[in-house]
Amino acid sequence: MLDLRLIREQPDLVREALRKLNTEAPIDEILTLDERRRQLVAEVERLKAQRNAESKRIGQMPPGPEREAAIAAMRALGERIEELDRELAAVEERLQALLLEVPNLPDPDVPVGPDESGNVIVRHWGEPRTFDFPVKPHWELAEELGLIDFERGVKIAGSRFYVLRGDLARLQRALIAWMVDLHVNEHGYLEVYPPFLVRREAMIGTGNLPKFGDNLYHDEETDLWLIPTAEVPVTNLFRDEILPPGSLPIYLVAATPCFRKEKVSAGRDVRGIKRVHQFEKVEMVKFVEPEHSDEELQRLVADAEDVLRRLELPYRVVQMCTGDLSFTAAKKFDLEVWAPGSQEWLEVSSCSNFRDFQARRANIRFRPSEGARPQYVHTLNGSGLALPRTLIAIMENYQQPDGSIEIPAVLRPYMGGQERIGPQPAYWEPAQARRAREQALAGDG
RNA sequence: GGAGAGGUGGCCGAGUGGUCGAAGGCAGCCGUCUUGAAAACGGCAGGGCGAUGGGCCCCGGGGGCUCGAAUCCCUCCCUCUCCGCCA
Repeated sequence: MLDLRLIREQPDLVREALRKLNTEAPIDEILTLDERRRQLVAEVERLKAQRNAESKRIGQMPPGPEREAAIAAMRALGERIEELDRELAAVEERLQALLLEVPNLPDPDVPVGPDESGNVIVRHWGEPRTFDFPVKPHWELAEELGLIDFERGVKIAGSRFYVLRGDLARLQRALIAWMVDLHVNEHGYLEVYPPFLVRREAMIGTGNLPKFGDNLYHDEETDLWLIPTAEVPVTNLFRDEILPPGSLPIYLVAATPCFRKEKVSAGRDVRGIKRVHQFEKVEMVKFVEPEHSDEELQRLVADAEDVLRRLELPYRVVQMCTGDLSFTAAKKFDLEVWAPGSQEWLEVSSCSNFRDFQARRANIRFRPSEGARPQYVHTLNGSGLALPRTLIAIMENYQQPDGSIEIPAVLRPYMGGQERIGPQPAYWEPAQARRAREQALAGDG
């Protein structure tokens, strides 16, 4: 949410910023409502002051006709106040609803562009691997090695659902554990395990509602919403709180499933697990003092990059231009990893500075020093990383001539020392093998 | 899910429809005293809005009755106790 004062005092600056975002917002109606609201507040407060004083006086009067007359006179005033209060409430409700639909303003140094074509590649890291055999996309590798059961995923839950099998399911688990450990041990984050279902207010706090409800799964009966990212519950940890002096910065990391309807992109990226309704993600969230959010964003990007470097996956850092910024971000960098099989750059991380936009919505403040007035914090978050696309990148970059997949060195300790992923057993094989073992033992004894 | 009890300032805890933004205690800050500290004594001390013009709003959230609500009514949320169920 933008500062209403900013819209009031510098409407042209706001209009210009919205134009850069290639979007529109009802600034004129907001200004009109704000003007009316302030008139009403002044009037109603004046009348209430009058009522308070008079009521106090009535309280001290002895019973009698004089007192009755005073009460009768106040009844009329009360009705007038109620009338004005009703109008004020209506104006404020409308104003609030409009404000919740105005996007954040881009930082002045964000490149201006109409859409993703205006994004700027900031830097590259690593050389794309060369292969002396035909490279395969991950869905072929997965099919051949039995790593993903697409058909049964669809049978259970519908399109864009999948089942990871055997060593790939384990690799995902290893990646999550390793990534969280990395952020905790090397980058200074505290691990948290939040709810995956949240109230409406939490979704409003992070900016997912009211505008983007059509991408969220929702339970009508309880009015709970499935999180599309850990950003939602983790950012809302401190909703309606004033953090005491000295408590910032706060760095949190959480591994959670994410649920997205992805209705907007029906038909796109249907092969493999690039775009799915349910996926795991390790998410970093920061609460910082406003003066430090610029440098904190750079460090956040570096923390996410560190994951890819240690996995030895070539990637590039892309800065979003104004036309491709999300609703809530003032500045955003994506990390895109090269997938040689799919022949495309995959977005595995998105790191944003929201400045006070979310803090204002969620009412998250801090006290700079003892006795000082509370201020809004700045919030930031970044993926570190999203799992399906990281799995894709590993499968495609680490594929071998024989069709197997090498396990990145840093993950081997999390895979019991295993170095390679080969063909996976059928669903029934492990149990049959165990039964055979047991029968052999029984026969020996 | 059923029955009951509650939600008051950083914490604990009073509070009869008017003199209550709220006693008292603890913690906190400043001062006096002291070589210093403790103790004692004195003082300060919640959040928000706002055209800084007084003022207005906030006793879990919202609504209502009333001239007037922390106090009465409705509703939602939350906590606790007992029963049931459950990993």
